[in-house]
Amino acid sequence: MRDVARMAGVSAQTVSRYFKNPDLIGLGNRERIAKVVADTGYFPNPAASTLSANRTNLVAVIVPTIDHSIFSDAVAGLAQTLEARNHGLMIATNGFSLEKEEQQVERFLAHKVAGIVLIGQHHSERTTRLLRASGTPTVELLEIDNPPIDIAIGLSNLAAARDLTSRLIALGRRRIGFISAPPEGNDRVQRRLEGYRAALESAGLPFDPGLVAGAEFRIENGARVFSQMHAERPDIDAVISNDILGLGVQLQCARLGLAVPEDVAITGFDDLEVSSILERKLTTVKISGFEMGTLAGEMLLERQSRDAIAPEVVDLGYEILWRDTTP
Amino acid sequence: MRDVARMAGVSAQTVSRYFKNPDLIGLGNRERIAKVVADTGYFPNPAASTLSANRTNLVAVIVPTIDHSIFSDAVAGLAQTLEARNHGLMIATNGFSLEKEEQQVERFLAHKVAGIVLIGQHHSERTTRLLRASGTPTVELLEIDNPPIDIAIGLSNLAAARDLTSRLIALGRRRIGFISAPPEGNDRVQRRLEGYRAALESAGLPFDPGLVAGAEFRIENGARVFSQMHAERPDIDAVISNDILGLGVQLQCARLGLAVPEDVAITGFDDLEVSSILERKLTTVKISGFEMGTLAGEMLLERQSRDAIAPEVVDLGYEILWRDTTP
DNA sequence: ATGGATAGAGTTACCGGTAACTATATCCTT
DNA sequence: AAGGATATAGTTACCGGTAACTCTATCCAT
Repeated sequence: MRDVARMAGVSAQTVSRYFKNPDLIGLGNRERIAKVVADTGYFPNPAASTLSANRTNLVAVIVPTIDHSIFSDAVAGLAQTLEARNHGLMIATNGFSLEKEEQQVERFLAHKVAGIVLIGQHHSERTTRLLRASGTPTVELLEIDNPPIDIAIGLSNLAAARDLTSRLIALGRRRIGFISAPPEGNDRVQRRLEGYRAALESAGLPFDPGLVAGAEFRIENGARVFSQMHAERPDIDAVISNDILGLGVQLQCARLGLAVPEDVAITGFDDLEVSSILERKLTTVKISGFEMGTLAGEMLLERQSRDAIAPEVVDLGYEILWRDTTP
Repeated sequence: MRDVARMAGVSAQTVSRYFKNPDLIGLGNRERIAKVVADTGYFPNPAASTLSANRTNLVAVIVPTIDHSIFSDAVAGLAQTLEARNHGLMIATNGFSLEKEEQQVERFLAHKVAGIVLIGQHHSERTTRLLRASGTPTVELLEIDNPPIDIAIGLSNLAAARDLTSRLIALGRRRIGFISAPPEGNDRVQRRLEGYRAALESAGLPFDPGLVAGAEFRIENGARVFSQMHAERPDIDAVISNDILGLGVQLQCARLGLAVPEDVAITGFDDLEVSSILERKLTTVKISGFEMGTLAGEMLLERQSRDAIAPEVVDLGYEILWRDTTP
């Protein structure tokens, strides 16, 4: 930078301003520096900048896994927003482990990232404490049922599941199964389960643990788990699930000769493209990971420029798409 | 760090060694420093480290989009390997634009990343030049048909498509369609198209541009494009595609009353889970993005420790899964 | 004409590590 | 016992920016 400054006949500080805040310097100098920069291909060293200014233009995101489209959608939205605003994105995966998440948060804070995006609101106590203490803008994505660390963007999984369950009950279903991802380490699923139970309770229906099961995100798992559940609870007349597992349930119903939605109603969650691939399209709760990621990026960057602000919660809501697998 | 050093009664350099190369210091000091570090929660500042040592423990990956599972699989493999080896991952998406890719490479090089992973081998001239000149370990993923910048890991898309086409011809198909992602900016598709043409040529079959089409990665697009193609070329008896579009083709065949594979054989590419969701499972070319990502991470980190090495090409090959949509 | 605001630019010190070198003690080897 | 290798630790200078401050010129209101 000093070389560039010398060639342009200005001080290093002026060159620094040229990159950070061009309208603070005079037009003549601005053009002169621009020319030298173009000629030499000079680019400021981000490490030096970070060290000196104690901040970066890097945002970090920690997702359980990138293999699931709801998360990769969110990352895609985030990446797009950040790129447009000249910020970089660091990514880490924790495989639903709060301990790994804590380590990753620690590392990212050491990197002085401009912001951190986490999935959900279930973190180790130390994670929460570190984030609060650091003052780093933080977004919790996909869940808003709890008080946020800083910013929470998403939907109430509890409300969505309660709503969905209530409507199935209103449609006359009495033996409703709940097949989801394993609830361990996945707070969203816990909240949905709560919503499901709340709806049963308000309707005066009993909660039967035999109608609840968890399985990893694979179509075949949905089929297998439903198969077992149906063997033990032949009177099951509806299944609340997600799009991947729900697809498996739907396939298994066909194999078992059960009519959908007459014998068994099925609902998904996410509105993936595959949920409408079969003849009978899956009824599902639509949420937009991409939109959440985009908004997360915008809010993080905006928060940088302001001073400490009170926590914020943004409810992006959900939409139930009633399609062919419900009556 | 100087504070930690003082508390442990050693010099800052010794503390630095404690983090970088613990076995260079004596056992007594090591324990003393460990204690102080544990008490204070001290963590070295990566920016200072980067500035001084002129290198980071960050690897960068640039993908066209993260929405497509082949890319997110690769990123997942990469992330996992890097995390295990205590390296971070920066990610950027370029939406198939070589110009954006160039800018991103430039930025990442300024960050002194320890390695860069790109998708494919189609880059701007300047991108290639910058990467070569920087000496940064570079992996090109998913394509090995061209000479690599540094390391190339993947498969020969040309060979895979030629192989597949030849076998369809051997099975008696004569009017083979080619429906893929838009070839613009996507060199993998270009190579596959070359392989397709090469196979036609060796068999003495004519190349008909009316049997070639491109569409964005959505199931419905596969259906739409096939529908048009079939309207104009009713004698089409096979389609080479990818899993998403191929699924659309398969659905459209059902709608049009065409028997699969009797009237129309269909092949995909990628072996996504959805390709085996329908009654008749899609014949497909299986490639493992996850494995490629994992290997990319390992090779990058290994290359760091050595001196300049000759370019390397790793052919991970492919496997054709003959299932129900081919005779 | 005077005091004060504002724009544009420069000076100085510092951010927090590590490379490269030096210093010392210990242990072999011949 | 002398010379050399090895292990361990310290010293010094520097990496490349930016914050915070100072300085000068210009403009305006009173």
